[in-house]
Amino acid sequence: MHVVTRFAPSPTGALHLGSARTALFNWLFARHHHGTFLLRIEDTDRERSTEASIQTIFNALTWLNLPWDQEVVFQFSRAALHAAAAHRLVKEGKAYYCYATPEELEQMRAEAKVKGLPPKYNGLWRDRSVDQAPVGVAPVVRLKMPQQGETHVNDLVQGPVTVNNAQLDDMVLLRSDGTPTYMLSVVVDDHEAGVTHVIRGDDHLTNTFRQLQLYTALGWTAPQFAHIPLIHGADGAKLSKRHGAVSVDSYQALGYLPEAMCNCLLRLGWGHGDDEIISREQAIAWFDIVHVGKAPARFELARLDHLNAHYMRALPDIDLIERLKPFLTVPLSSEHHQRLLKGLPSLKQRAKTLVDLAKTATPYLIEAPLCYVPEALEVLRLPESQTMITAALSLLADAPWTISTLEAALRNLAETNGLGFGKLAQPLRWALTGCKVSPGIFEVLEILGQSESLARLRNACDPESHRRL
RNA sequence: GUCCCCUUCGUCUAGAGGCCUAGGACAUCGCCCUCUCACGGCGACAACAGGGGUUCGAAUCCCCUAGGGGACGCCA
Repeated sequence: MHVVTRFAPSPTGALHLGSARTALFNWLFARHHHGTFLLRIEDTDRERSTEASIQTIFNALTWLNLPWDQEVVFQFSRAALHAAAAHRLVKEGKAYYCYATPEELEQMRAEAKVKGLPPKYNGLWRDRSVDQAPVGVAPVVRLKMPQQGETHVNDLVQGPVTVNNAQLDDMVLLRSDGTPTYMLSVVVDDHEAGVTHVIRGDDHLTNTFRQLQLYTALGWTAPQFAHIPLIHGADGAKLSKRHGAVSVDSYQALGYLPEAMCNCLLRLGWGHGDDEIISREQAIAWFDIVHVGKAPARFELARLDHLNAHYMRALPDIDLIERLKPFLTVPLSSEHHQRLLKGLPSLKQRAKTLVDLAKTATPYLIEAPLCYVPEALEVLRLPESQTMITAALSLLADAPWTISTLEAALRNLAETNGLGFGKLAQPLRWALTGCKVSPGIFEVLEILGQSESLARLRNACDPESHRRL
């Protein structure tokens, strides 16, 4: 069988992490089976769908490197087809016009609830003749759900699930303005596209029973379903905006790598033995629905941080610089590019994100005089700091500029002053980088070069003069 | 309220009746390395929700309870 999966987001906002994982699973499943992965934009809600959201979804999928096969389908463009399917059902007596008003609907739901019944439409117009239709009321089209029996789904993740048909109500297929609802559109579109596996969030499980009835009414074979558990926030509730950043593009802006994001998402609810770092190739080779867990997983930023740190370190330095560029706040001259390239191996040991990296790389990307922060000034002002910096300055003025000679000279300086090396290194670090932490001090000196290093040390001897810079 | 689903360390998970004294990873804590911060190395802490069955044997199968989640729209 040729596998066809699809990702069908509604363009009503940025791409949510949960949706991204759904997309990833669909993509991996299709690739694993050498199948097809389709993208369909479910824009039938004309009020809430926006062009900006559509673009964010495209961007996010592109960034995550989840290319779709074939042309994107915009669901609303197929509305006429959907409506035709609904009208066919009306003609066949499987669906009917309903003239109930919003007030009536609200009332019947309230009544059902009071009686301990599921709050659903009570079938008011199911068997009523159209002759009785009130004038001036545009009807909706509802599906005649079976009122007896059960509906079964053999879900690839959830296993066999059964619901009593009494729980199902006659759902709306066509709104009173004639536009199709989601329930109708998905079924028609999935069928037309030949989708074989619907992999989607758990929150759709109960919709599946309704959709299954629609497949039956239309005389079509339903695809296989796999309802993957939702992603939860730290508090165990469905991940939502109140949990902070929940959209793919916000993580992109926070300086995470798409490789890390995908790896993180993949391991949320799916596992392959003890493997944690999983390449795209391995993911394609290993992914299966069988190992998707049934319990919702909580998203923890610490895991993403860890994975991101890993993928940043694994990236070749020249590639990493390219990824870093959008995060740099200063232009990258060719001289600075050289410094960055030299400094990257140790800089990337101390960064979790591209934002971190951009920040710690900054001392290499600027020229003396530095603008010292108050904490730096505090240290640099100390008499002992001034003494050591001055001593280092004269010592280094005409020293050969290699790591080994710099190290020998500076260690010697500390020793002859009867100081632990840290007492010398720390003021130098502040002076040279303006920061409390940095790569090893000899490396910093070496990368900055002699004239720049000496310039910074000279400026540090009179740090106050640069406060306003 | 009604229906559906879920439950292994703090978190993500491994686990398909004996391989489990429950494994790995992240986080946390300690030690080592050390010029700071990291990286790295070594180690520690830490879980089968509870109760009943079935079985020679249960994290694994069944039932109940508790807790959590999801769905109940002319949203998707």
